[in-house]
Amino acid sequence: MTNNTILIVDDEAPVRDMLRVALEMADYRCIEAENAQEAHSMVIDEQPDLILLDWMLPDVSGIELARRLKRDELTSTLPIIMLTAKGEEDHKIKGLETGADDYITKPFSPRELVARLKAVLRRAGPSVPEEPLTAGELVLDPIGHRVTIHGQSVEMGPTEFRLLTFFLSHQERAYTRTQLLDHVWGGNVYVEERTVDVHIRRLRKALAVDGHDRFIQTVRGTGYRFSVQTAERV
Amino acid sequence: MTNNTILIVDDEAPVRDMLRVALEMADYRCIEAENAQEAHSMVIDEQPDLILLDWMLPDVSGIELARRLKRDELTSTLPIIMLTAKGEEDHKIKGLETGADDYITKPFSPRELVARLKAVLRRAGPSVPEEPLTAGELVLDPIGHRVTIHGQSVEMGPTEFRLLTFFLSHQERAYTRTQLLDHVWGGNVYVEERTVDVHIRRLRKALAVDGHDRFIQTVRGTGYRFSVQTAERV
DNA sequence: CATTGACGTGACAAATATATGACAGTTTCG
DNA sequence: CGAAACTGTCATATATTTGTCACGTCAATG
Repeated sequence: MTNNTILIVDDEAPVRDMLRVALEMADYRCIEAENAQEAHSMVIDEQPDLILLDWMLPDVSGIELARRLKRDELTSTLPIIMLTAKGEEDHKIKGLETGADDYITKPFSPRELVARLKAVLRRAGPSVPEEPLTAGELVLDPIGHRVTIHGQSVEMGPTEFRLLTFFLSHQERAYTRTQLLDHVWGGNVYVEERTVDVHIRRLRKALAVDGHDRFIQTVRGTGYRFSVQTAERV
Repeated sequence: MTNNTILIVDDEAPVRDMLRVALEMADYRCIEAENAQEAHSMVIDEQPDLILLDWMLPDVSGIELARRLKRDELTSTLPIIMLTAKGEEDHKIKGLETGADDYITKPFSPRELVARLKAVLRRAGPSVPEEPLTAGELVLDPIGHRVTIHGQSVEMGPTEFRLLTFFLSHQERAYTRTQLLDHVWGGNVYVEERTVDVHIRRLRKALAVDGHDRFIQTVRGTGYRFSVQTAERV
């Protein structure tokens, strides 16, 4: 399972569909946007691993979006593959100058698409973080696949481990159950929303110190948030 | 079986393919990277025995990568053979100055490649570590090909010995069954993944003290990890 | 303060993953 | 040539994980 999330940005629905089919066949998770504004908020929101960006967009041109993303420090490492119509060769130059990591000329074969995408993702470095993720006394070592609190090893199931990994790289931010299902379980599984509650509980239990968990907060009406609770409330 | 792992670093896929074919014919295991960043993480990740490094790379130049590897204590003994295009003779000087152990001018014959590679590997000394590998009371003496716990000799089969050798030099890190097959069995053998379980069991049995093994942990959903279990949980 | 919707919890059966013992084909070595 | 040791694979135990429920609790609201 690659488990990489690809953001498809194109204003034509049929094109998006084609891309999605090809990518899901290759086991990527897809999310879609049809204009630059929507795309931008999805980048912030969903943190995809790569963007497939059409040259022509209704509002801001694709190239402009690429430029903005590459300029912003938070998103500058996000790989971008530009899609461009056949014959517009000069776009290639401009696109690569702007910071696109690759470009693909329409029409293209699914195989070519996936091959280039793989190459770009590989070049971008491992999506599995090598550095330990931390939150206060909590440390998750991705290499050793191990979680410790105060150096004490903590046991949990694989799903809890993935959930915690996600939370640790997205702290201080509230997620709905649906978002968590998407990110931690993977987009296309059908699971009850309440299942998230149960896994949250299991994770809380695992992370509990003195019977109380200081890491996961319930956001009523919304979902959950991970953040280190520093001081006790009075 | 040489069982040596060679890391090929070149941005041109055809060149990599040619090298791989030549090397696999000579019974080396090959892994590939197409840029410096990828190469660096593969060095850490896969611990190859030698690097074939192209002079020209898209991101950091090959020479720069070589310099970094030679500077870092962990990787400074890793032999490097630089690949350089014909005629660029001054590269030879610079390359050898940087710490490359040999250089080969493109185009070259497969025979020449393998011959030089062998020479460099021989010069680099045995890939078998000379120093004993230890983990707590467990000591593996590579020279004497012997394992002891508390000075007590421990018997095990050749596969278990290789597995333990690998684990001892990669402690605290979780490996999938596939990775273990790659590293311990050698890349291109077809063996069932479950076979790993069986050898893990045999190794555990051999390392067991009082019927319990304190060295190998099962990482559910992933594989196994070697690490000395220090204290009991309450 | 009763109501209502949202969240927490323990239990469970089904699904998965891992451990184990046995076995047959090979290799090793005396 | 045999005996002993080693390997890879199974089939069969065991153990753990997972998604759902049903029911208890809690917080906000009028």
